[in-house]
Amino acid sequence: MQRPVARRRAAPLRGAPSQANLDLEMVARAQPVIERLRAAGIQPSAQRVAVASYVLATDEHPSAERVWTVVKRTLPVISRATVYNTLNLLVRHGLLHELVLAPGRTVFDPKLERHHHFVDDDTGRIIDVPWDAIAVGEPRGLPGLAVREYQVVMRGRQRTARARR
Amino acid sequence: MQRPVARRRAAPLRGAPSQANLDLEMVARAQPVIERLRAAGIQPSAQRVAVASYVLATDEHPSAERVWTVVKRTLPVISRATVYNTLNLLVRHGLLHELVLAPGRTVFDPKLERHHHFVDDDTGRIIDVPWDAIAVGEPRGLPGLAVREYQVVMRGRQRTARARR
DNA sequence: TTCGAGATCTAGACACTGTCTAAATCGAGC
DNA sequence: GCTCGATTTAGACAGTGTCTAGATCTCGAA
Repeated sequence: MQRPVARRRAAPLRGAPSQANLDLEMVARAQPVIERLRAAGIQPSAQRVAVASYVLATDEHPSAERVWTVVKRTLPVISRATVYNTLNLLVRHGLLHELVLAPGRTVFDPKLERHHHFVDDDTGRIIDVPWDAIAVGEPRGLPGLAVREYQVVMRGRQRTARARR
Repeated sequence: MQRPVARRRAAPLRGAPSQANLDLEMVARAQPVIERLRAAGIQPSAQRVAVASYVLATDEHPSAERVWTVVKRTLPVISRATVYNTLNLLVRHGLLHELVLAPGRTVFDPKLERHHHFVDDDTGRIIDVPWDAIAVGEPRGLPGLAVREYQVVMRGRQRTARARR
């Protein structure tokens, strides 16, 4: 299969951006994200910056598939594997949390401050609950268990005016 | 009164010398399970009794696939769909809890008393933590959220001699 | 400038999990 | 025995996440 038009490849973002004249505003907006990636020891490629720009700033709790959809709007040729790889990379480097809510329903959360989660039984909607809203004693006295992190997961219903079943 | 447990027998399982003894033992053991199913309003078919006999008694936190494997030892022709359907049925009727630990890692827990969970980072092993081991204040004062159930999910490492990487 | 090494990205195949469907079978009541 | 509804079966299907081979990129060295 011939490719009539040259495919876009990873833009040169390592080191000084050599194509800075492409979109100065985008580069300027991306700058803090690039800093964060560098600070975390992640090489900031164009794809990674695009993914991180969305997923580290949203409060949507997006799924991987949703991230792919959104990021494609600004970087149309990014592949699914790259999105998954980048999300895993961000999780491994502690910039992102992964929440598994139900079978086949994994979601990402950039909020790094400690907080709890509430999951709506009907809609599956996730709501962040401030850490101070629930009094939880530090788990200790658990022989043989070194607790790295913990949180309260609540399930129930969100009492909105309409959502009733 | 007594229900034939394995009505249609297809193929003998390899290396099962005393299948008859196994069946007798199973029938005797199945009686309380049948009662529980009936009490929950579930029609106790042979397949359901076989699934429930294992999954309601284990402390293994098995996955659906694991349940299928184990149940097939006593009921060789049970289909995957039936196992999934039965597990969902048990969950819907409150005899079983579903835990989603990681993408593609859903597990079932027959322990109905309130308790918390600890997940080992390295091995994925799940450990039940008694309710009283952690002081958690009742979640309230959460505007618009009707909490049905909640628990603490801890992650970290189990300090055993072996769990090492 | 050219080259090569290593990092990154892509497309698609693959594996796994869970659901759905149509048809077969069961079992209770007539 | 017959019928009807519930249940089960096998396999197809759908969604999610990983893996692979090869292409492309960047950088530093020659």
